[in-house]
Amino acid sequence: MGRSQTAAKMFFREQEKRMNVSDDDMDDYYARRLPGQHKSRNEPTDDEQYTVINGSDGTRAFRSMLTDPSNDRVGLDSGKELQETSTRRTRLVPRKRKSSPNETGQSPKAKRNRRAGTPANASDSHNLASSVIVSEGPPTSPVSSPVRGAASRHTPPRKHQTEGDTLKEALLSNSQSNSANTPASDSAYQMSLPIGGNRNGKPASLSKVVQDTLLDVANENFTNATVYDDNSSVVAPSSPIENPSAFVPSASHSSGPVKAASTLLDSVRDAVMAHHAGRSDRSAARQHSAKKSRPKVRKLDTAVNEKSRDTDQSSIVSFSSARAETSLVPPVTSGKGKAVAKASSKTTATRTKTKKKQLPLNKNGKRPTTQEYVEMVMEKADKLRAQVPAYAQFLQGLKFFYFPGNMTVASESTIGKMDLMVKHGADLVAKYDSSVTQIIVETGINAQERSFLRAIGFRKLADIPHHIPTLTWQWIQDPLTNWLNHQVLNEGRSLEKLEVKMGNYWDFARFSQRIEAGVDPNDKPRKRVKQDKSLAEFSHISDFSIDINAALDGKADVNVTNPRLIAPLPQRQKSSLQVASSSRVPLDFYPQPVSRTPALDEDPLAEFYAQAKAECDERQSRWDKEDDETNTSDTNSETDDEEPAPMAPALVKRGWACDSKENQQSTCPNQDIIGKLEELMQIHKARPTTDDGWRAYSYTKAIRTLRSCPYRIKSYQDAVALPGVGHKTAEKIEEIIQTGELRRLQHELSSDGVHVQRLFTGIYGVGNSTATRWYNNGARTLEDLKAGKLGIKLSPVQEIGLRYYDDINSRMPRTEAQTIFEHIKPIALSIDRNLFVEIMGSYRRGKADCGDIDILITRNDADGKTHEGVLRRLLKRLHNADILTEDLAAPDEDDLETCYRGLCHIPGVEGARRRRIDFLTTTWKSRGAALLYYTGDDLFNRSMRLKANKMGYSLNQRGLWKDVIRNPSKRSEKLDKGTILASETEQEIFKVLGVPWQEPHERVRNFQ
DNA sequence: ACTCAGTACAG
DNA sequence: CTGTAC
DNA sequence: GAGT
Ligand SMILES: O=c1ccn([C@H]2C[C@H](O)[C@@H](COP(=O)(O)OP(=O)(O)OP(=O)(O)O)O2)c(=O)[nH]1
Ligand SMILES: [Mg+2]
Repeated sequence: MGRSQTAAKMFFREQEKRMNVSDDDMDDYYARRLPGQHKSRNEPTDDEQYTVINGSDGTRAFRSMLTDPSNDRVGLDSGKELQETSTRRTRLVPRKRKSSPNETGQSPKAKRNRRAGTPANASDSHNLASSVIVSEGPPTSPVSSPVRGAASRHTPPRKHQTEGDTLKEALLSNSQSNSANTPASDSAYQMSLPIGGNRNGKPASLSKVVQDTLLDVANENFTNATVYDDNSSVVAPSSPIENPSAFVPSASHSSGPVKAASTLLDSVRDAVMAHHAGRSDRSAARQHSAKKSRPKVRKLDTAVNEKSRDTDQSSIVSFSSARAETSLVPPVTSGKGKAVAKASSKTTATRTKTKKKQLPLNKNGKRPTTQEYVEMVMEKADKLRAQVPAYAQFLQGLKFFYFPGNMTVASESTIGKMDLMVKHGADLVAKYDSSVTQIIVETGINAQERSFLRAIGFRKLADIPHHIPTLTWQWIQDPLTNWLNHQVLNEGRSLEKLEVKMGNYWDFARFSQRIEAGVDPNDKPRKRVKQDKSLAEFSHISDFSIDINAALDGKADVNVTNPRLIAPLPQRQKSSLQVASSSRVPLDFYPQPVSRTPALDEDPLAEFYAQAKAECDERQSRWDKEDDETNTSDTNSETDDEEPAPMAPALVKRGWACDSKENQQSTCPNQDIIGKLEELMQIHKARPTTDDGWRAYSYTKAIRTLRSCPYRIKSYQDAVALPGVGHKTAEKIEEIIQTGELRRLQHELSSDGVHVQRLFTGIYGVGNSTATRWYNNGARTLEDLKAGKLGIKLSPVQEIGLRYYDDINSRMPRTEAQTIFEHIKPIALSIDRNLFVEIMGSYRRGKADCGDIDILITRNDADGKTHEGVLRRLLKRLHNADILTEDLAAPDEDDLETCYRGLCHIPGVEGARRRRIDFLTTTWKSRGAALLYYTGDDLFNRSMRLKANKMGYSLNQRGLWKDVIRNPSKRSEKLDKGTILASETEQEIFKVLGVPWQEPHERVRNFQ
């Protein structure tokens, strides 16, 4: 034991060493660049440079925080307040990261590192491991996450098996102390455990030392102060519905339009793809070279090798999709490219760009001229149009003369574009005549006016009839892109009504001299409307209900312009009962999604039962038939142990949370119990061990079923009957029922450990491990941390986290998220108008308040272009625009799949709070999976992923995979990345997993 | 006794 | 690799 | 901590 503690301390020390940077250095560092920012060369290509990072402004802010009386909440007291009212949600995640106790787990690299830097581990820990560590199964390395509770998602400590257990041992066992390694005295050291001390079974018994301390601490009003407790009435944010018109009653799930849509996608891809065929090679190559350092497994994932989708029927389509594949990623040889996978990612994708696809030929067996092809395409117009849903034929009735630049032979791109125009309803003419409604000129053409004029038979531009505008290809491309991007978000419902707006002629005029051609004089552009109106109008949420409760709870500040001026609302007594109630208010116009409701009225419990079934994780139920239907009653056949649905189905402890929507009932008769359990959950989650993390996870599940339980739990019996509630929890529930209290809870809360832990982990970048360590070092307040005493050093990120403690720990009204996003989106589109840029996360789920802004960026790569490098440029511009203020973590290389985390605020507004913001970029191919992931919520994701696993698949942000083989001793390592089953749309993924389709707002599994 | 999601970035 | 975060 |  002693050894293990020593090891743990050494570990800590090592960590400190690593973070040991002088304050001066730190300042300097900050002045120059934010943490994680631009560690690498910036491409010179980018115009704007931002220099200001957090310079003077940040400094000022920091000072003011120190002096501003309103910010005196740094101490313990204030910390308490912060924690309780500001709701910083944390995810509950038991982290289990065991690193192999035995040799197998240790990677060569790991060994190397250890040898170099950390003395404590390699051999030493090895021994420790074998002696101290309880067998915990094969070592694995990934982290598993428990739960992110309603109000909080935690991150339980991951266990590092080698050190982990010893660490745990050291941290938690109050019994043995020893070597004074850390600055903290033994007693202080031991104190840490007040929070946790638990671990195998003897949770309650805190060491004497601890108990003594407890006495010193006034444990006053720390009642059930969870996130929820507070009050404050705030007006609900304005209607969340950005674009009602986008909604149409839909046939959920596998509806026709969806399929059609994908067909369209393909067609577009094809078309445009062809055009840039040449370029694809280059970009692929570049992409390739871009990834050199640090091999990432994930790259492999991107090498999607899926067979063309069944929707790809036409030859053209299939051609193009093949093209699309190669354009982006080195093709991984078909099927299962086991070992090949790795190798292939490395081999330069040697696609002979000469992958001759068969281009259509004319009667003479030669490639057709542009004119010939026009005729050909018009002949098969009906066929082409059949591939696209009628509502997507937005070019219908238009008659174009298309000038690709080269009339002698129809290039791939020309063919693609012509097909595209025709598919979407346009008529093409081989030869210009005055009956055409528009003349479309290839965007990139430098063509001399001369050749253009020759093609249409005029001598000068002025001779072209004034009513016929000459527009760039972009005029077609833009609305198409918008429509496609819109599909991404709205695949789940039908879009017949979606109106595609073509841009004004003015904006797309090919020849400036003719800019007014075809323009209605009354309709001149007075004010150039920022393009992309259409997209902006789409709803980001599919929602018809919003979460008002949160706003009412005062969890979000309301005054956007100057939130700080809002006086704290009086502690209006708000019963927790209210809080528990549904936080969503249905908005009328949205068609109630099929199922549920009808039969429900009859048996009020039906819903609960159904849900209960889904609460726990278990295997397959049968949602296979897509025509879904009620998810409530359901005759759960499959499960062997269940007989044909009796009237009152027994609670079955199995099912997937992702399978059924949460029952958001408004009254919960068990609120008192829930409140206590939540506290308990929070406590566990705040402890640094994995076990506690899982315990918290477990509590979360129990709480979830309790929440949805429509009747009052009156006894132990009632309790154990609930799924997710076992013997121990039931006992606790019983105590609560009988005494109204929970001794265990009171005991825990009487220590300052829990509170300090919460205070510290409230700092962005500080987790349980660090918080515990600091506590052990003697720190108790944020001032202690700022002072840098006790040997505590903050990382750059933590420094920022501390500086903006309040801001980061408060949630913003969704309107503010929207406002900020509206500043950002146009900037992104100005970099590339074809980008797909939308807000995800809680915003898309329709929450009334958002903890941060999550933005997903991708781009249709059908034209051979990608969003590579876009994020970096965007970040620069956002910094220059004073929207981004600090970076917390930035991708180190330009890539298609990157993550960025930072802070932002509404520019130009005095007192605007800093808000957390995340950007995620992903490949076009993975957009569906990315959407699913980023929309969450996290518990929903985990549930779906778990289900995928049980079905033998693996789900991640890039797609749904099968045949993924992981290294048993190191779960994060994939021996075979598997093959992809679905990734382009959320629907596909739901379908394959047999999960009934759910709109974003329905994917809430956390406490709402 | 085993599982509990799967990943990215910083250091 | 661990810690922290999404 | 719960479920298998
Ligand atoms: O542990 C996690 C955390 C997050 N996510 C996904 C789901 C989540 O919806 C999304 C964005 O994360 P974020 O932390 O922003 O959560 P949120 O759902 O947007 O809530 P909040 O309002 O607190 O931002 O990332 C996960 O899959 N696992
Ligand atoms: Mg979010």
